[in-house]
Amino acid sequence: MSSNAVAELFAGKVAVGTRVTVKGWVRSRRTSKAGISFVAVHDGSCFDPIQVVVPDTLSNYSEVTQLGAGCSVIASGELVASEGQGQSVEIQALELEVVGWVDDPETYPIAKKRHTFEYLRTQAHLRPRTNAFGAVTRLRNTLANAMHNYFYGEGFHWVNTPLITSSDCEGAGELFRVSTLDFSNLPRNEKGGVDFAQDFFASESFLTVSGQLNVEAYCLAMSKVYTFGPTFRAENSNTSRHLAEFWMVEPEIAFANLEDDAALAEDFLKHCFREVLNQRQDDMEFFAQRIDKDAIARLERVVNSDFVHMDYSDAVRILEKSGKSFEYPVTWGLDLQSEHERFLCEEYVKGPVVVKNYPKDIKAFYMRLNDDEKTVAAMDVLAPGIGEIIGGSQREERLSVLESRMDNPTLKEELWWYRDLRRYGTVPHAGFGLGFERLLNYISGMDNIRDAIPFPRVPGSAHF
RNA sequence: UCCGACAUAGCUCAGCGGUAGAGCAGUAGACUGUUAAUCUAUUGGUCCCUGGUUCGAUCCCAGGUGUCGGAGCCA
Repeated sequence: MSSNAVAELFAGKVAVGTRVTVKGWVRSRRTSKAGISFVAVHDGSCFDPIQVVVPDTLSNYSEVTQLGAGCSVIASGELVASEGQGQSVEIQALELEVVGWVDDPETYPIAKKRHTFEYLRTQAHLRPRTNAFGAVTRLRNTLANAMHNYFYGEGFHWVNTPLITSSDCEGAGELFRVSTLDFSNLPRNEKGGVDFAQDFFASESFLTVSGQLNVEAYCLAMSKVYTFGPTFRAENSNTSRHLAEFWMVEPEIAFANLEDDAALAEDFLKHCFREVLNQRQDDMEFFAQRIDKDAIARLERVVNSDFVHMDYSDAVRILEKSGKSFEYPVTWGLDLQSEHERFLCEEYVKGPVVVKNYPKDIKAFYMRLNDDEKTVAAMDVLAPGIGEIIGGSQREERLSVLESRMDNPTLKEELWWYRDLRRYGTVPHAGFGLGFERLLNYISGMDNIRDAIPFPRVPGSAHF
């Protein structure tokens, strides 16, 4: 049997008077002794549930009056202009089939009331049925599509870099081990260590912490590329901004410098925000109403203004002159702390800020050494409330400089192919990494990253 | 990992050295083109776990576990 998405009914794509069918889950039921029940049905297609008006003349009306939150139903009837307030159209039911009851309404975890996000994390399998997580889920989908569409429209190639890597030296954090060895009976080599030659990949292997190094290879052939996929960090990070498994977008452009990179980041973010504002008005209104008053205005401000750029050295001067007393010292050569980044984007700029050209000693080996030989062509995009949302750089394309920055001999050896890219037709190139869930939090105003991904993985918890 | 806070009904929380309450949800009824409906009644508790102090601990103390917030690491 064909059916209609609730979204298309509200969008006016179906004429009033048409016989329609919706399939979904009950949000609430209100029964009137006047002989009708109002059943709010949601199916995930849009923020609002549709109101199904059920007359007591239906043969199974006694069932209808037993409906509660969570029950699944198929309702069909005539689409009519609503007699009540609060919705444009509703369904005058001719049939309502109960597909699945709720076993024990008293203990159904998603009651028709406000729940804390903390509680809903313990009900991750049912939380998509709530307003907030339905909205986050649609936003996530829209944002992912907006990103792909942007890149596709700009001539980028989506490159699917591997999730399993044998390099443990990429320098972006602790790695999860991937192995098929029997942990209770590990094979040993002559030195007494674990003999990884007997492991599945015949060498130690891990889950990737970044697709960047691999995607650079494709960049130096396809010119404009990006990765989008899950990334894994085994850091013991217990914050509202970190996940052990998260999604990251990493564009990489050839014949490009740091300025091109920053311009790409800005254009990209603005495109995404515009698409979200256009396509997910209903959900954004919810976020603005219930989660963060500034949610919509914030995106509009970003879309309509130019990103503020500043050099790291200027940022240090601004912080020194701010008159604020920071817990951590501000000195040229030290990395900016959260409190410093917060001041810059939340108080000084009051919006996203691009900080560029950091001291070389606090940044990764692959970032291009500037002519001053003290700084590298790195940039961070800092966003209010989130902190670092993008980290990027122009890559070191000069073999000798790159090798001199690879202080670890094992790293140098393992990344022979990465160095090869500088031997065969090297070009200046640049890219960045953007945390997908962090961007979702920035857009929605949700403040915990565990609520931006369906089933969060964090230290001590891989439930569901 | 460090610092701090918290853990009481299905959920959100109050409370007190003498073993416990509210709102919501659930259930029953009333009322209503209702929409987080409203009104009346009502069910519901290992007060996180283990020790200790005490005549007596949900409350005080110690340890543990879990969660949250902040910091570091970073996206």
